[in-house]
Amino acid sequence: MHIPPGYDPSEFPAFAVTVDVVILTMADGVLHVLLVRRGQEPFAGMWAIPGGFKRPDETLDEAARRELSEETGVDVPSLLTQFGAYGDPGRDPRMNVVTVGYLAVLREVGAIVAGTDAAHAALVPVSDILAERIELAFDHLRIVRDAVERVRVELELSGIATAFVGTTFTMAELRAVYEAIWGVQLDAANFRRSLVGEGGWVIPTGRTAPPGSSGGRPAELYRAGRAWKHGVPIQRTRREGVS
Amino acid sequence: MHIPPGYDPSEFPAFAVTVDVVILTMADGVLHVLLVRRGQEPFAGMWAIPGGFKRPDETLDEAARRELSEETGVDVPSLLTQFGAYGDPGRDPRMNVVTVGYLAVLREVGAIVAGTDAAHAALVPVSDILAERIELAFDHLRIVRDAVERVRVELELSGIATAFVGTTFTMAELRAVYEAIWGVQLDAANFRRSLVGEGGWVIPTGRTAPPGSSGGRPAELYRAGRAWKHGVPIQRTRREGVS
DNA sequence: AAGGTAAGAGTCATGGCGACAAGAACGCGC
DNA sequence: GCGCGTTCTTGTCGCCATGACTCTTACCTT
Repeated sequence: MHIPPGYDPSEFPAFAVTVDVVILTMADGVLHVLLVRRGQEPFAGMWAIPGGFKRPDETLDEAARRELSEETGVDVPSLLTQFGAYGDPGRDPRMNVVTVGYLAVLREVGAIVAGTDAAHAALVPVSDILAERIELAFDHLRIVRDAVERVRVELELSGIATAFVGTTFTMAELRAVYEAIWGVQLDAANFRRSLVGEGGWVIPTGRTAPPGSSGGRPAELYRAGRAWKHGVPIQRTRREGVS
Repeated sequence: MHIPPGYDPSEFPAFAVTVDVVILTMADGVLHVLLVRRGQEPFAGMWAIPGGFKRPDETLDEAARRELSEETGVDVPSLLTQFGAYGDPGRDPRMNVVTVGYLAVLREVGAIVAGTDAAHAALVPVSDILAERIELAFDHLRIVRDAVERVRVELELSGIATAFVGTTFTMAELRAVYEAIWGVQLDAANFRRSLVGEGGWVIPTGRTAPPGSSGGRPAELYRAGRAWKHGVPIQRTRREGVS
């Protein structure tokens, strides 16, 4: 921090600092984001991502964790990462606000949202946000966009895919995460080979999952191995994609 | 932004918001960072990365560009990206300060630094910072660490390598960027093949560069192609590395 | 019991890339 | 000017990752 000569440290421009949390989860094979409905002006009645003021006695990470907990009751998310700061003048019509965006990944919010007032919180497909079928308060559209882009990149170079699934999972579930986030179609057999063979990516638990209603062979259940952080089990393909 | 009921919007905790810029450049085949010496307390006389207060009427990006320009005179950096926000309580002993970190890449700062007072600004190898051979003010060590990690990742998934070299460059120069930032040894022949063949990564200008003092065949000069943004010319190898 | 479905296992061919070798184009010293 | 060292460039070889495809296994429903 460089203070120009003659600058009185007590005369700095004052800002409010908030933390906004983009809460992502998988539901019905589609990436969803948790939105809350604003009660106050400005943008009253509009959908927004949850957030709140940072307190002087907590870190940004702590503030994000607190906001997440207040909003969902979840204390230990699968992932909670900062991805950007936003401070455009006028982004809050009332005052100067700089917000820090956090990306949270949860395994199961369905029950949480169901418990809340449906008019207050909702799980919305991110595609609806990105296609601007749902309008968001403030510059939250941009923030959600950045968060989704971040999770795509993060998925490419550190295996956060397991953050979206349960502690044990099937290959199809894990593959669905990649397919939903990258918008690609992956070959089930090749996907399996990449993760099982000699990597330590996934560890088979002896158990199997019951097949779906449409039948089929029961899938084996795996749990996450230790090789995820740094190292990529599967490469983001440049050609295979559809949609 | 979620305001709890009964919360007076005018009674938010006030913060100072600053922008700190980690200015990176290549010199002598080594990654360097630009440091300035602090004139005021706290941390007077210590090395720090340049930065300053964000103004209410400018965006964070604009503030970063302004600080960069004030400190180096450079108006168009090769790269200027935000990479993180820092708001730990007590990180500035005077007051509550949240700073937003920016990463700037310049091609040539040697002349700039030489023009400035040597006691005021210096180009320091990042290895000296990371090894804590040089102590930095505030939490700037952490900020520099994050910036370097960011540039490593950025190099992996968007070709910012050309940001470090001139508008025309040799293969050896470009390869040196990868080697310095990733700390690996790359085969010259294979590196060349990856960039030249069928990619549009680099475009040969007919000219050649004069050989160095140790002789050798003169290198061809290239300029950056259009394929850099999104797409990777060369993969960060997991095994080949040394140091 | 038969047919449908999904997961797991196996095969094959291509291509990307690391390793290595050889050739080309300079400066330098004698 | 002739070798020699150095550096850049071109070429070759072989392995392995991976995309495409087929087949088998194990469950479901009717």
